[in-house]
Amino acid sequence: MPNDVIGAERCDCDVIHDDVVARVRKTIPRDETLFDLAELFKVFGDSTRMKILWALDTSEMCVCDLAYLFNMTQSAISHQLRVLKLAKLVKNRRDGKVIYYALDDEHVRQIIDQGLTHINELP
Amino acid sequence: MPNDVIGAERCDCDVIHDDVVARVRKTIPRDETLFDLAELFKVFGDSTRMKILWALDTSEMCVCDLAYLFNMTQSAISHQLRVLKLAKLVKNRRDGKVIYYALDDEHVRQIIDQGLTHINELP
DNA sequence: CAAACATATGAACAACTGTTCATATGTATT
DNA sequence: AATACATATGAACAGTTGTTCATATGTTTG
Repeated sequence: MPNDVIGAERCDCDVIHDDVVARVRKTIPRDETLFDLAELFKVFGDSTRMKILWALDTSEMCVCDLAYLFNMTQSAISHQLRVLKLAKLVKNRRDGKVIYYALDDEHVRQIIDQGLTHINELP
Repeated sequence: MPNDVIGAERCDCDVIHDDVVARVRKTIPRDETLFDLAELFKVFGDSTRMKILWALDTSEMCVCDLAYLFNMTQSAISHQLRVLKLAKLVKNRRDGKVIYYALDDEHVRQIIDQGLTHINELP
C-alpha cells in the first residue's frame, strides 16, 4: 500500500532524480510501520527508561528497588515502567505487596548494544 | 567511576534486595554513557527522521528530493537533517548548488532492523 | 554583478513529555 | 477491621521538540 504521493513543489533536481525517488517509494515501509518504529525508539530515548532497562537486564527488580537505585521518586519510576510496559519491553509479576518487573523481550539488549557500538565508535 | 549513590528513602524490600542493587551498581554503565545512549535513540524516535534514514539507506539524496518524497517543507527536512548530522548518522557532500546526504554509519540499518524485529514479533 | 536556485538558520508557537504532588488501589499483618 | 506497606494514577507544571515563516548563505547562470 503506497504512502501519500500527493505532490509537493518540485525543484529542478527532483526531476533529475526521479528514478531515485521512485526506487525509494517502492522499497520504503508503510507510513504506519515507520511511525511504530519511531514510537519504539522514542521509548529508548529517555535516560531514566534507559537506566531501568539496563538494571532489569541484570535482574528482575521491584519498583522501590529501582527508585532507591536511581535515587528517584517511586512515582516517577512507576510512570516510566508504565511506558515500558505499553511498549512490551517489560513485564511484571506480583508477589504479595511487591511487584517485580523484568525484561519482556530478548531484543532489548541487542538494540541497546547496537546503540552502544555506534557511540563507542565515534572519534 | 560509580554513579550517584547518595541515598533515597528505602523501603523494606530494598534491604532484602540489597545484593541485587549492589550487583546492578557494579555492572551498569556510567550515567554519561546512559545519557548518550538515550540521546542517540531519541534521534531515531521521530517518524520524519525515521523516514529520512530509510530513504537514505536506499540511496544518497538531496534535500529537495527528500522534501518532495515526503511532501514536506524544505525547511523541515533541513532542520531534521541537521539533527541527524549532529548525531553522526548522516553525512553530506556538496555538488554545486545541490547538497547530497547519505548514511554515515553502517549500524543505522542494524539498529532499525532490530527495532523492526521487535515490532513484527508483537502478537 | 544580478537573478535564480538549493540549502541553512533563527524566532515563534503549538504539541508533547517527564517529574512532582496528592491520592487511589490492592495486599499483608495485627 | 484497621493500619501499614507497595504500587498506580490523575492533574498540573516546566521544559523540550517539530514545524512554519521569514530570511540569510552560498553557488551557478546569464
